[in-house]
Amino acid sequence: MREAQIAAGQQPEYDRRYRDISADEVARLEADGRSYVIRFKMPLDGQTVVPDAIRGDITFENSQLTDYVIFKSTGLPTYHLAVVIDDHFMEITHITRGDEWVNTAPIHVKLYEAFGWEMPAFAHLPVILNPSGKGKLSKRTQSFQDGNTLVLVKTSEFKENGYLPPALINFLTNIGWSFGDNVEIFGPEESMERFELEDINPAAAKMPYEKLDWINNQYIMKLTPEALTEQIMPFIERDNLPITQEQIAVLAPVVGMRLKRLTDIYEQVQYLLVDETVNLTAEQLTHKKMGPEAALAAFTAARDFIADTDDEYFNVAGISERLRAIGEIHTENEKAGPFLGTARLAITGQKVSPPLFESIVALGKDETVARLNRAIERLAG
RNA sequence: GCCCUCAUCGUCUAGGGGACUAGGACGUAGCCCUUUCAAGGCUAAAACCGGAGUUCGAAUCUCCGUGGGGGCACCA
Repeated sequence: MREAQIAAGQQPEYDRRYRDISADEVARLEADGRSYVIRFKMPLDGQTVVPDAIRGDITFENSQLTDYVIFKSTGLPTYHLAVVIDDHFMEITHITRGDEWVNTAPIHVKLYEAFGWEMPAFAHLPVILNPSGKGKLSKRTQSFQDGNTLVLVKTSEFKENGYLPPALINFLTNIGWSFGDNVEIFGPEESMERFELEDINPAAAKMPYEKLDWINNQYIMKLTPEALTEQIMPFIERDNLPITQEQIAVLAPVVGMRLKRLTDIYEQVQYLLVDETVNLTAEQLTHKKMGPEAALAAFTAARDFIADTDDEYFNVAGISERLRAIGEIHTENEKAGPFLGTARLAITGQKVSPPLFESIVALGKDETVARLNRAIERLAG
């Protein structure tokens, strides 16, 4: 029948041919050993109203509905029959499900009526759309590339990519619902106090991934240095980076605000992994406020200081004080800035790095001295 | 094709007849701060899909259109 309808250019649809079949005929067909399904007689006219907590009443013309199968030919019930029974006996009060279920709601409503059971409240939630492409974002898919951005889908993927669970929860709660009072950062307890189903925005939304980065950074910044170190280490270990917990602990107080994701720690510790100072030229180690001779003197002073510092004084405060002083002495304008800039380059090999003094402590005395010596050689030669 | 549904800055949203010169956030741009990059502070550009109604008055209500999403299984 289905094939005949398609062949005839019609929409395949059950024609209700057995809707009012007589008991005799049923017996006759059964005797023939024909397989069969059992359908639910839906009303032929009138309307079925699905009360929805988010959208209000959704009205369907019964003439548009069909007689749904409630028992398959295997004798097993279909989902439609099963949920209604299951939800009823589980004393479900609210059915919240995706938008894609609205069209099946009328059969459920009619089944509740047929059973004479109290209907739970329905709430059809908006779906989440693909970031830039078309269609909805399926929960069953995995992360995929969309243009040049990686679209994460599963919670495990968010975790693997350095997002904190509370940040993800905050982010998700903020889609389709808003906390109010222009507040964007909030926890589950606070939002639960305010949450009402009817406040949900019925429109489908795309995930604003850039905003997730911002939220995640907000949560990372709220972490104590110890907690941040603890969150970062698993990633260091996962990727077998030759970096110690002590090193991360030194950087933790100053890198939090630089991390959108925990995995951004990689670029912060780059200078520990590869020594890019080998490519530096003498010119890069000078500054218009600090010529070659001054630079040489400054780097030499810095090297001597670092090399002579007892381990117990090899710390951020001590290094900061001394290096600033050295910078001020050897710069035309008596500001530490120019020297600290070149020192960053000489020590990390990068123009951009975590704050210098912390970077030095994390690098360690020996390596710092070695890199400074290289700079001195460049400037001298 | 038929049915259901949705529609405010680029994005997530606030707003539900006069409080709208349409608010916030992300992102973007500029400035300040600053040893770099960030973070932080300040400022800026940026939206009511279109058309008819209803009304003294519409982003808000109604209808039509357009566009988006979903559905039309013996799957859930």
